[in-house]
Amino acid sequence: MKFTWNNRQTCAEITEQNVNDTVCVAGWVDTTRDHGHLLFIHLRDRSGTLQIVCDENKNQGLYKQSKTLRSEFVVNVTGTIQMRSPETINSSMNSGTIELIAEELEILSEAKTPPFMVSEKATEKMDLTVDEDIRLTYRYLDLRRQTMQRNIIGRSKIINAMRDTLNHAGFLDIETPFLTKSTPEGARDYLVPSRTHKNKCFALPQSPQLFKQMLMMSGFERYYQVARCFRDEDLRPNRQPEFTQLDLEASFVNETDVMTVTESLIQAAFASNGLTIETPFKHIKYQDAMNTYGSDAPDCRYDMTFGDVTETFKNCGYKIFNSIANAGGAIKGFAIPGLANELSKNMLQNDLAGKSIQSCGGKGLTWMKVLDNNEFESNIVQFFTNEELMAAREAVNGNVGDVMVFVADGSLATVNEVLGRFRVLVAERFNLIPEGVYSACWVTDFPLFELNDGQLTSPHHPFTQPTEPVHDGMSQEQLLNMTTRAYDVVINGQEVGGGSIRIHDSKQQAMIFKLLNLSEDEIEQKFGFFVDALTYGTPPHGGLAIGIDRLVSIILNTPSIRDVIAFPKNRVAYCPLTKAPSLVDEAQLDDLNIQHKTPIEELIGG
RNA sequence: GGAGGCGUAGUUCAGUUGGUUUAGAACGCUGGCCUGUCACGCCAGAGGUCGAGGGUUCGAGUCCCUUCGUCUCCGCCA
Repeated sequence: MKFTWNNRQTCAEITEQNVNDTVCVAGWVDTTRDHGHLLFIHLRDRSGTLQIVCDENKNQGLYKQSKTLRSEFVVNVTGTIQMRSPETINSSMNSGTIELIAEELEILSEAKTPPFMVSEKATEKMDLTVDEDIRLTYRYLDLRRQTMQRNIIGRSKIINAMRDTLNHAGFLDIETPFLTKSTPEGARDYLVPSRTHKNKCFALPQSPQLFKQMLMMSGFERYYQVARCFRDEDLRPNRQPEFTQLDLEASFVNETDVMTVTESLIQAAFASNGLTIETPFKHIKYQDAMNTYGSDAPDCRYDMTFGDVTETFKNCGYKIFNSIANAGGAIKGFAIPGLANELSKNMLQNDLAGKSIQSCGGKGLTWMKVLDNNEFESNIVQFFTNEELMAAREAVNGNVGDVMVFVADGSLATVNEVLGRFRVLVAERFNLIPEGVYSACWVTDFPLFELNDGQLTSPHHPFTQPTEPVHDGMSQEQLLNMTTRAYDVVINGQEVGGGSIRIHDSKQQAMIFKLLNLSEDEIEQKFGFFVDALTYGTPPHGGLAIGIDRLVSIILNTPSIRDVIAFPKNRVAYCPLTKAPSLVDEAQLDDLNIQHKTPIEELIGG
């Protein structure tokens, strides 16, 4: 039988059903084991691996040929499928009960010894992790590894599942430009200098925000796009300079409509990889999230919600607490469940109170163990009455065997933030996060404005509709208390998406711009086209964007989003594979009318 | 932009207070042997600018300074 595209079978396709069949397989040599007169190959393709047997007794020439094989050679093999004898079954392999007795072997391509082992058969048992920089330099080899294949294939399934969901719901896939104008998100733009328009630049989109709203004005009613977005900011493990969003927008909708679609999308994404996530998602208002979890992206997989003990300790004998409580500050805490025995005084006092809380931005931490018989243990328990301690216990929902922790500060916001970070730190450090659990929630009612150096600014973007319309003559305090029709979707403490119902009334939009202290000129220059578009008949509309990289990373449980992106940039936004960014010819710069401020020699010579 | 960690063989790492001629291990690689392995086994071998530059010292992989690369946290950023 001659190997062809049509009769080739993948390793995973071949099962015990194929015993005695003659089959053709093609792929990479994962490993070889030469026993003298008998040689085994693990052949790897996209679907999995299959053991090939080259037996000198059956085919002397083929056995000889098989001895020349090395890791990562590309071969095709024709032969007969056979059951393995019971004692040679490999239960750790999907195809471990069968093997292919080779009759013909063709080397399609030889391979140099790779810089790191592609086969994961040995490496996973040695717990060997190759440096990420080397992986990225040889990404094409890294992507051959089974784990990475699973990730990239899993990502494809997730995106397809979401596309299917939206296609069935009547959404249209419409592309928007990459070469565009700076959009109103707060990050730095990637700029693309124009050759045909001297001294002018395009900006790569930070998101398709304005375009998708204009598509609503154009009457497409339901839009989506798997959109690449660009932000020139410093990176983090879950942040890339270019990242992918599932962007969607719909007309004549309210929050519930967008949320329903989104939940079905996320559900489909999880299902595509055999997982379930409970719907409908919980709802929590921004202010409540901050007050009970200390974060606008609360991790609801575990409890440890905050209790306020400011009033409880107002008259207590512990000076730090009563002075802060009486000076308008706040004291809050939570109960770490069941760790009273496990956490030594030394650990609590030196480690958590001495170091960890500082790393969370706090000045200090007070801890108390909840013992039997309404008793408490800590280094400062003598400063409190039993009534105060019992009331505190009640406030944080403390049970016998718990450790209560409290943070006090002059500012409530600081207490919340510090406690919020500390809650996550404690949960991670002491393994309080249940495995395999997915908990999603909507965070809503974000503030419309925040105050920066005395000036109102938008925490989201300025096209978000206020919950109640703004009107002339509102005081700054009133304005700061206003909320928006924005919503974030959070899974396991990670924000995976967000959106809002937009302003579709040009007068309301103008009012918001005015409050943000944007001048007519600025508005005209930055998004005059958009303001103009609003005035020609705009349907009520809203939408949302899901960070695909993060969502995929959560579903596939990878340590970093880089593991679910085929060709990511490294920590410093550099591509070790292509060595981009790089210097370009002076002639190219001349075309663009650009001159380096720092001479190249100076940068290289350093 | 700030703080910290790391950089030793192809890979992952060890290397004591600065002191043993030739800087080690495992895996990988090369050659040989081996008929049922699957992290095959056995024997032999090759492989190093200790990131780079400077300094201290009788002596530096080890200490100091500079620099480059990379990672983590903060700033920044939906």
